[in-house]
Amino acid sequence: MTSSDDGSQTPVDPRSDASMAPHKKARNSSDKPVSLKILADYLGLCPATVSVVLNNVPGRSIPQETRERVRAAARKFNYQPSLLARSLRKQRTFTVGVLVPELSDGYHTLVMSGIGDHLMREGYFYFSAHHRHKPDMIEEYPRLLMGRGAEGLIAIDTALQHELPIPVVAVAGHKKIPGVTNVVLDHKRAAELSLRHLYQLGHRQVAFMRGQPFSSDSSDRWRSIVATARELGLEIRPELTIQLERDLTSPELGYPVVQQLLQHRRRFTAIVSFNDIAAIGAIRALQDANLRVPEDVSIVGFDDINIAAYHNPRLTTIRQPLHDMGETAARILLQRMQGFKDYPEEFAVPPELIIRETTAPPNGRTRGRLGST
Amino acid sequence: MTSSDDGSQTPVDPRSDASMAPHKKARNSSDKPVSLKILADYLGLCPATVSVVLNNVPGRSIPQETRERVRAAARKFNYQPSLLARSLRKQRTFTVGVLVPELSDGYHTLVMSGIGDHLMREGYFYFSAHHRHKPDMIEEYPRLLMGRGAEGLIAIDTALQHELPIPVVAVAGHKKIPGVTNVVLDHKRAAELSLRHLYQLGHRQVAFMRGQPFSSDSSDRWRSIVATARELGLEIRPELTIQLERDLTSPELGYPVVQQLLQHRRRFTAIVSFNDIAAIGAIRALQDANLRVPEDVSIVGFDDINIAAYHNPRLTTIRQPLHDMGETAARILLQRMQGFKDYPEEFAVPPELIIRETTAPPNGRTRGRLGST
DNA sequence: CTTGTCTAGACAAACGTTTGTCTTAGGGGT
DNA sequence: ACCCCTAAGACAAACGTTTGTCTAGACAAG
Repeated sequence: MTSSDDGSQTPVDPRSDASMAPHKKARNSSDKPVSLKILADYLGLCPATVSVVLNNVPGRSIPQETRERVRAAARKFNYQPSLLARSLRKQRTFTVGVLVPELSDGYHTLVMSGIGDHLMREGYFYFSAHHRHKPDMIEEYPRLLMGRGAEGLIAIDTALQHELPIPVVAVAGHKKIPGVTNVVLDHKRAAELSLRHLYQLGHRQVAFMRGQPFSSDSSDRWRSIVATARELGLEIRPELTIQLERDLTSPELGYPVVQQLLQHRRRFTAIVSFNDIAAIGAIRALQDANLRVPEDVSIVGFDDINIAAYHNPRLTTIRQPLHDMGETAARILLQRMQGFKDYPEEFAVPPELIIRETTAPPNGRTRGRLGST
Repeated sequence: MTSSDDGSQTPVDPRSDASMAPHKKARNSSDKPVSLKILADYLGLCPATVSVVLNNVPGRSIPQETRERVRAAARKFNYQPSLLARSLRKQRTFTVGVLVPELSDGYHTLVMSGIGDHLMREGYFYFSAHHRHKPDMIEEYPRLLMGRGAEGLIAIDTALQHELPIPVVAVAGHKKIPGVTNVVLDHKRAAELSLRHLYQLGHRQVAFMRGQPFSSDSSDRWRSIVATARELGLEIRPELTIQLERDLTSPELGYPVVQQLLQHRRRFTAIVSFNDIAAIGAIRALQDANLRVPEDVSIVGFDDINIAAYHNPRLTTIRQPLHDMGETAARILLQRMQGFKDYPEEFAVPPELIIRETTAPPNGRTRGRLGST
């Protein structure tokens, strides 16, 4: 038991040296971080007192001199309280979980950056977990995250199945679940913006692209499109409706479906794409079939991702304020975690039409370039 | 202990009901998760025994019947051990921290998805923190993450300043720091691939784009380009060297610098871009100046991001195996965390040349389209 | 009957905090 | 000299686990 200390029962030095090894920056000899107890021993105080000082607990009488001493020691040993222990004791972790289908997709990550911004600003940390739409993981991760102390959950584009015992905010969630606040785009408004734009340009034969079934936005967005088309008197033809299926995050997503569409030889002058990525693939498919965008076919994207403005031709699209939606989700979640009961069940954010180069009046008026029927 | 309950003065039922309210899914009346102690009281055992059973601790003699009973109860009450408490006790958190400049950038998130894949597969969770290259955050976050129990750190494109008391793996870190393993692209090989490709096509007047100073890859990549150019006998002219400055993740990054380059009216037939995003902006700048890609100017990108293959024209580029690099980083980190001492200081992964549509032989041979001098 | 061995499980300490209560000593008022 | 008050800090319990040691009883061997 002797060795480096040997000071028998005396507390004296916290982990020995730290002054013996001035060349080693601030690392105490044993690599374990210095704890309250060690600090207290060093100061000849008890851990509780040190805690009280360091946390500025009100209503405790500790003379100024002692406070200084304690703080000096904390600095000297680079004391970092263990959030683990504190969390256990206070039953507060300042941690939330973020559930996301895919980490490398532009849509999800923009939302996440909004979430991250707000959470870090408020002193929270978060675990993120990605599930690639696998149902068992969607089922399992919330439990694991709760086991790790998550006090709330944000689910991005994730089909949660049931209520959870902690507050949950869903971004682009389609299902109504008790206890889950949905932050969604105002899809009705989005549909109005894109369809009206095309309609006013003169388009009457419009092809529509439906999102993948597992994507939470798909059905809501489709419903809005159908409703808006009806209002405008725009026909939605089954032969001009294409359905995305694959779980892709590259433009390849939109390529084959538009190829198929072209094989029908059914006349159309515009496409409403499910998102920008698919729109880029769609444009490529059109160009490969010797059709010009927008002269022969107009196309409206969705999301306004980074490269939308720099694609060639520049993408006309519906902008989703993804970053804002993330921030909003985080804000609502934190409010709910602080016990705020009167939260909305749904929170809709407004989209914006960004007109660029992929939409133009249809050439059909002057010359029919496409379609036999 | 008599029947299922009613055992005299006793603990009896864990949190009251749970059978009294069969309509409430598996939530015990008080919303707090059920703990070992509660379970033990219910079973008439002590918490330690329950723990032993649930963790299958070897070398303990517990009759099979009791084990069944315990496991049944755990299932019944949907017992979820508190990772917090367990971590505190075992001094193991199975948590790492990931430091990243930006959450919504394609480069970073591809690496993160590799990291996430590996970590989740191995049963680890991670905190991510983004710092937008702010030095004080880069300084502060590692401490906070350690306070939260991170056993290791992965830093993506982040300029760490000093050694840390836990294992660290850097992806695209440029600095050599003791205790930090660097996972980097083989930049020399990358430079050879792109320059040789252009050289073999016949390009001799090549413009080069240097990365932002805060981007970890910038200096290494530049050094390799300089060395390779010398080997090939390719001249690097200062007037044909442009420097990225802005902290952008959109193609706007590359637009103004190429505009400037064009103002010099110095003849060049190809551009080596710092990355794909900047290349897309560069192409736009060239096209806006009535130059065709690749007929008038060839361009080689870097990274091979998602849209590279779908841009118009399709981008010739150097592919970085970003996902793999993330996985590799996570793998090395976990090894080091398990006490593996003999880790490499640097781990280089090979790039790949992807030839698409933005490179072609220079027209200069037949007709000089650009440049006065 | 004594002794020993084994089984089933209890007990207690520990991880690093926080927080309510308790103790001690000194000081002031009468 | 007595009482009371206050300041300064100690003490202990608690958060939910894990793990080394200990005990009570059962059983078998001598």
